[in-house]
Amino acid sequence: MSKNGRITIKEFAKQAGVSKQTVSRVLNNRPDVSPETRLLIQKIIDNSDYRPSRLARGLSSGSTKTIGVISSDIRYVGPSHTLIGIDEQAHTAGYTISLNLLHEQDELGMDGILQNMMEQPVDGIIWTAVSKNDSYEQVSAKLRNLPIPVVVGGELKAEGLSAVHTDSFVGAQRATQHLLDQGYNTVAIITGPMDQWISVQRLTGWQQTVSSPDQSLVFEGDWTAATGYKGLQQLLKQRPDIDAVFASNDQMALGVLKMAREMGRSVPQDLGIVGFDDIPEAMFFTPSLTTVRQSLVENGRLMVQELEWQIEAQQNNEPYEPCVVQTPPELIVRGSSIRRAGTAVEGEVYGVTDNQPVIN
Amino acid sequence: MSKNGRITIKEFAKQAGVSKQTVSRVLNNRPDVSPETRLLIQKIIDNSDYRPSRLARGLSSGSTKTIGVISSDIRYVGPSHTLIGIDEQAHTAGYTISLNLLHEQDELGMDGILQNMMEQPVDGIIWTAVSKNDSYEQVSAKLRNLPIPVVVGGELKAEGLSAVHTDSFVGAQRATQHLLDQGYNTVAIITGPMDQWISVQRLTGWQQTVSSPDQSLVFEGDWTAATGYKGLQQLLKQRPDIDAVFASNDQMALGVLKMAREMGRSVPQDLGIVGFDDIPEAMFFTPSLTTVRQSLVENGRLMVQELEWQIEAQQNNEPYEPCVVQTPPELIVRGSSIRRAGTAVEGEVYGVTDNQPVIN
DNA sequence: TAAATTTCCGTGACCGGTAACGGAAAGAGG
DNA sequence: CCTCTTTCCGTTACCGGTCACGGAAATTTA
Repeated sequence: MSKNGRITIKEFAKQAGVSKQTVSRVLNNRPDVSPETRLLIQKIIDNSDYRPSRLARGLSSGSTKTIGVISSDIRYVGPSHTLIGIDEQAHTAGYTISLNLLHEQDELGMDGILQNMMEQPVDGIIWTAVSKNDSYEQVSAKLRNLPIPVVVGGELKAEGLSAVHTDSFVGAQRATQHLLDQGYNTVAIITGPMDQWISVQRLTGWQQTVSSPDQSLVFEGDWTAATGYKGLQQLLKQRPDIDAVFASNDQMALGVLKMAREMGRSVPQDLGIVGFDDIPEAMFFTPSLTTVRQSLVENGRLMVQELEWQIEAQQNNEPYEPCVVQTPPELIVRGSSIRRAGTAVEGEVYGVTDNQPVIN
Repeated sequence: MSKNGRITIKEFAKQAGVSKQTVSRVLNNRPDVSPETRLLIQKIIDNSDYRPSRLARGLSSGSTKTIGVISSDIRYVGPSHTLIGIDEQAHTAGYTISLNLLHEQDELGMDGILQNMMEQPVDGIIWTAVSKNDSYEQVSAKLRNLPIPVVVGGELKAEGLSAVHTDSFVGAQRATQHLLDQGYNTVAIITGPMDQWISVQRLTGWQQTVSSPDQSLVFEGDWTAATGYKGLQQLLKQRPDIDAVFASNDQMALGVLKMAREMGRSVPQDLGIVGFDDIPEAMFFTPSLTTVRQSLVENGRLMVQELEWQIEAQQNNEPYEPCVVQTPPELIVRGSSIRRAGTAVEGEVYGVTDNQPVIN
């Protein structure tokens, strides 16, 4: 035992009567050790609850088996579920996660966070957040300049970097088309904050599906139910002919649902509603919510896998091509949007046929 | 620059014409450096974007400024909001978070996770999770045996360890009492999984408030809306006289709400409902949900503070008394439980008067 | 049998800091 | 003027591993 209670390879070396280098060789399954010696040392190690120090290993070898994860507010389903996938895959691959959540009032800023990450240091970075102070261009430039592999995901669009995200554009198209198919004529949209890429993607999907994407049919929300609530009121005031709403997430759809009831519009007869995300509660809204499901956990896993490959490539000094993975969304049809009997079965899942990740 | 692109104190030493020890002294604001030398070195450092290596520092000093956080499923509001608080406080205190989420199918198990943490190593551990395989006694025993400070929180009850959690017992009492005050006679409860401590706490609060806590009024859920949905159906089948339900979280309350509507019981006239957590969406349920608010983010912050003190004490070889902090819950009264006009104002907050954390 | 390999293992340096000690120069006190 | 403190700084070792090299013994080849 050393001073701070840790077992070290030096102890093993002494016990086995060899040098610590030989112990290191056994630990890392390296050649140049005779079978007998290997067995002897292995036995000694197995009889202890030895764990190599990541500090020492990292300091000398350069790799810390740690990945830095910068995520935005895990109050929301997108980031939190993605983080779950990241955690799962990272731990099965033997990586430790160094977490950093982006808050509203973040004094550190993006540069501070990146510096913190490099100071650890981490082997790679997964960035699934938006930056309040920097534009997409600035963010992606900073990320590209890092000396370690980076994968971005979810909310961020970044040129020249590997990325994993759900195809929000297609999701919005499907949601909107579904409402039109159900006989709704005037489909409004409640967007997320327009400085976020996915908000724009979903808006664009809606724009390219409805016949006349007028600005009077658009309300900018902030992902909270409150803005869905206020949004519907505002929209109906300026366009009383609206008979369907595509809300860019399920929380806002919940707000829409509540306001619809308060204004005496019955769902789905007078007003069709589709959300986005398929949070677990969506099925238990009243009526249950039609929504676009994302495979967020899977996205998180893919990000880590992508990062693993990059890290490996870098360690072997191989070149690496950034790669963008788009996960297909699924439309989950429920009660909030079924007006025409027979045209859609409640609970049926659309868009599952082409359910393989698309790689560009 | 050293080989891997990192600036080291050795460079500074060479530039300033001093030894690296002197540079180290300046970096750590230690005495035994003349003002002129200090200024000179400081200037050189400031002109670079130097960041000390946590690895090297940790290896020699023993402290890594990292805390290990083991959290249960952040799909739920409790764990995710607590994690937000932990992250905030940790980063303002200069700590890095090493995250480990507990999944259902966790091959590693508790021992594996703890070994991982020690291998890093971390300066302290925050444990806010339940362990599937170990009893509370086993979990707390293992945590007590760790050579580093530990704070538990939320879902875990552990003897002899510092802990921070919401007083679920009082919260359940208030929720139940509120329903009785509103003139509901037969208050049922939907609990969380009974192998979790907070589920038991909430059940006990209910038991000690209603006049006849019969088992026919209890349904064991699993925190999901689905079990709230099924739960109410089951409860009303065996006890049709039930006219109020205390759901142990808001998701299950949502399920109750939906089943109530399907069974033709109008809320709050025929059935009063109170939830627990006050998730952001609760206000937008229809009717809006009366619920018990926890200050989860604050709890997370407190856990880190508690841990900081312990770490500091340990580094100074001072003794340390484990300390249990109980955060008071607030009852948020909304539409789902107001039967008697005038007895409670919608939106009013109860239990705020004694809103200081209680320390045992 | 001598030479050339291969097998196996140890030595020393290093990663980037910190801890502990010691010693020279400058100032204080007699 | 000599001694005793400070003040200031460098030296050496160390944290716990890995890397690069070299060298002796065992084995193969000529």
